[in-house]
Amino acid sequence: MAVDKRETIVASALKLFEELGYHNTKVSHIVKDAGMAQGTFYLYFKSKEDVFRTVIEQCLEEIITALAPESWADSVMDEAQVHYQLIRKSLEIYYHHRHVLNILKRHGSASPEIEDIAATFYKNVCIVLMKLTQEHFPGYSEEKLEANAYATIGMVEMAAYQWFIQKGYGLEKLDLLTEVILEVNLDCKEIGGSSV
Amino acid sequence: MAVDKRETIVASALKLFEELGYHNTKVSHIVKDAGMAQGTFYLYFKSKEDVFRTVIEQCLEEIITALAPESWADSVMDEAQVHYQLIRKSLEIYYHHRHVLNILKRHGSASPEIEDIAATFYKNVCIVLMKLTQEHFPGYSEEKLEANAYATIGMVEMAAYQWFIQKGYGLEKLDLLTEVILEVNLDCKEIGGSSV
Amino acid sequence: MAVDKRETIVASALKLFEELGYHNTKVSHIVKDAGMAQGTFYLYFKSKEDVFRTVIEQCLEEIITALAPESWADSVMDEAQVHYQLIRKSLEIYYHHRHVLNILKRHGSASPEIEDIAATFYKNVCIVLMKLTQEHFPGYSEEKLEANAYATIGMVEMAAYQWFIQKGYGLEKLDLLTEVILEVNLDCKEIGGSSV
Amino acid sequence: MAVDKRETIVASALKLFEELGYHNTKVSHIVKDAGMAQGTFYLYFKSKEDVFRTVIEQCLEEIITALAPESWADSVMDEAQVHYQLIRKSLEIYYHHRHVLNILKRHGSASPEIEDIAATFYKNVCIVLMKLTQEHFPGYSEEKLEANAYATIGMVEMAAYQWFIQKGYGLEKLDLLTEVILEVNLDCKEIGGSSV
DNA sequence: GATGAATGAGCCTTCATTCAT
DNA sequence: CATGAATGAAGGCTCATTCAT
Repeated sequence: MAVDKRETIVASALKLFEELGYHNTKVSHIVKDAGMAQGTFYLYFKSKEDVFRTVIEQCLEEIITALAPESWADSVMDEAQVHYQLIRKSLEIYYHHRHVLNILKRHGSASPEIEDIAATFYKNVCIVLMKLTQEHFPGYSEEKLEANAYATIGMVEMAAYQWFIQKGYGLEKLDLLTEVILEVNLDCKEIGGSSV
Repeated sequence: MAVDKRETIVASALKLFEELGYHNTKVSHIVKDAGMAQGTFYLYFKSKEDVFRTVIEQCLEEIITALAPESWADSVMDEAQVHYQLIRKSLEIYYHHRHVLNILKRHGSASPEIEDIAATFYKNVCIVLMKLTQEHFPGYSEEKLEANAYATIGMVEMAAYQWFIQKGYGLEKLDLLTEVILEVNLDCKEIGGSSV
Repeated sequence: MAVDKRETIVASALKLFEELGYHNTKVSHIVKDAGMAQGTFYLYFKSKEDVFRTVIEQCLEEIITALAPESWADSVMDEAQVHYQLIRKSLEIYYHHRHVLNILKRHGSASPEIEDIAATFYKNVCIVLMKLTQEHFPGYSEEKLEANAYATIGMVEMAAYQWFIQKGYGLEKLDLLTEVILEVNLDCKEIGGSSV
Repeated sequence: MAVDKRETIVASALKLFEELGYHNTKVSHIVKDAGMAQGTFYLYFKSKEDVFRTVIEQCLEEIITALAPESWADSVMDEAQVHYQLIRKSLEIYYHHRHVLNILKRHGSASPEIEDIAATFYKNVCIVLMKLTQEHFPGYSEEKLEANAYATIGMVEMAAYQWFIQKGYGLEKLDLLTEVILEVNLDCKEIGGSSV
């Protein structure tokens, strides 16, 4: 029953960071919510920034792992299926880690002290996506691959944020959301640069 | 030479908000950068939050106006062209207002005190996009239109952020970026939900 | 028509000192009420304290003069009449100068910077009263005369304050008030120290 | 030796409020006098106004209680004795609480933020006195009783202020002062309104 | 390990006063 | 004389962090 004190702090910190943001969450809030003395906090973390990093970074690593094709792709999938599954998987991951990802999106780059966290994370996700896309678009330049990857990240992130966080929906909308995202731009594929 | 003092404050504030974030930018930094006494700041703005709101909100209104189809769409354009131009125009706007949009993206929802600004902005952009999309997809539900709009916003924002802010590129990449964004997902249109 | 600017400042200052107190009245309030620029204030007064002193002290001198028996006593009055008239006159004076006396009572000793004003005033009033009482109580010690004088001052001041300021009554209550004050303690004259 | 820190703050605050007034007493003065860090102050009181209210209001309640006839009157006293004892008791109370009452008198209504304290106190004292006087003057109107009460309050307050505060006397003058106060007006009882 | 009182640097804001025009 | 923008010293209060118990 005696939950680890460190875990308690992490839980309270997460909750409050999400609710109030990094700067408006005070150490006093965290320890009050965690039901312990102010000093105890510093037995487990060396600063407020430390909890933030610890909590967020650990979660982000899990996400990167979960996003790697090894975790979900299958040799029998064709490329279209891979793409569909990628979006679906990404949304699912977002849902599962929605609290941390919400913090990351809203407060992650709010301060120079912590903005490297978000930067590193996005870069890593980008690398995963680039690798995946490269197999479909072998002729693409690095630059195009990267742009493509970031566009996908932005799309998934924003859609998931609005659905899972703002509207509070659960996974029951997962397929709907996946399809809508996949349909974005579909109707204009034939034109592209020619219309300028 | 005698630049308007208010302008000076705005310039310094913008620069510092972008660099340090809302919370880490102190009024003392702003006035130091602007080369004036601390008290002078309060002749032009009634608080730190006031500069932030004033500067950001005004810019966001301009953006909403610029984004409205009246400002750029043309009756002779077909739907594909409209879509292409929308993305292109959005990226262009992002570029022109990149400093404010960067602040919005990174620090806009970092505090309860100011998060309404970003929320309102995204909602307004969403409304513009939904109207536009509705003409192409008359059968779409409100929900799908909304999801589609947010996905587009996320895509444009993230791509523009990486290109114009992180990489520091200028408009020379505008067409490239537009095309890449339009091609996202293109290769999978034929599958959709059937592949689950 | 062009009222003297100095007078305008004095009028505004008086009004605001009474309403807000010395510390809560800002120079900016005064000039705004007086309809002039901030700098103009310093052409007529050298500081905020200076207006306060000027306004109050001048009025207090008038009061001392008005209170002197020469202004109201009459050789045909007997001692009882003198006493009655003294109270009545004091109340009347309080009424006429109620704004300044209100300021004096409420804010006059609120700061070391200005507390000498009130102290001097009360001392002067005390001297007037002591002289007057001495003729009735030739056997009284200095000490008793002084105590008596201060008791009278306190009585008149508090009663007048409650009536003219707090309740906002005018001179129609003058006689009633005078009588009540004179009756205070009346019923116990026969006992005094014997009852201890 | 380890005096309660809260007590220390109260002591310093009282001393400084009395000496410098509410506005001129800075929190930095208080903590310096109390020998602690600035932040410590806020562990015990939530603002400067809070110390003021806490300290003053508590004391004033004690005074109201001590002033109630139950605390000092006796069934065997005749009315004259009651009156004598009332004055005597009031002076005694003033002496015991002279620091707080001095603050109240001098600074109590110096600011809109705190003036309700003094107003409430005087009203309560007035009520106590009115009840007491009503038994002696059953025919008096409310208005007369009130005027009488306030006159008494003013008399006692001013006399006590001059004796115990300004002159720094102690209780050795208590009876003298009581008698002088009781004799005020004595010589004119026979005239009243008839002399106008 | 746990506590929580104590610290003190630092922030936002106010405002009396000055001075160039 | 008049102006009002500019100044900058302070003040109230917060909060991350420390440390004696």
